[in-house]
Amino acid sequence: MKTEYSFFERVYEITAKIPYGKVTSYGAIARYIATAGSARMVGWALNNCHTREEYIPAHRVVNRNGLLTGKHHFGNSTTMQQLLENEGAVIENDRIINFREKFWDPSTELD
DNA sequence: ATTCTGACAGCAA
DNA sequence: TTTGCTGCCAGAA
Repeated sequence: MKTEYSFFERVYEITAKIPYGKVTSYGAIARYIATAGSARMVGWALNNCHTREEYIPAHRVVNRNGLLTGKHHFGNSTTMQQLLENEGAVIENDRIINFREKFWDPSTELD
C-alpha cells in the first residue's frame, strides 16, 4: 500500500506527540512508522521540519546514544541543549546522561 | 532511470 | 564506556 502521507508527515506527526520533558530516538520513530532501518530518513525529515507551519519539537529527538547530533541544525549549537536542559534533561558533553530515564518510545507509550 | 546523500542503528574492537 | 565501519531506506538532482 502506498503511503497516503509522505514519510515526512509521519515523522512530524510523531515528533509533535512527544510529551514535554521526554525524548526519543530516530530509530524509535522509524520503527513506529513501520520503516525501521530508515532512521536516517527521519533525520532528513526533521531537516525539512522547519518547512512545516506547525512547530516541531525536534530537539526532543536524538540518536539512540542520547547524543545531540542535530544540535547544529538549530541555528546555534547550544539551542538544542538549552531546550532539553530546560525540560529537565541532564546533558553533558552533548550527551543526555539520563536519556534512558527521559526516553519515550512511541510504539510503546503512544501505541 | 541512475547516483548521491543524510540530524542513524547495530555490531566489533 | 567510546570509537570506527557497514547496512539501511527514502527522497533529491
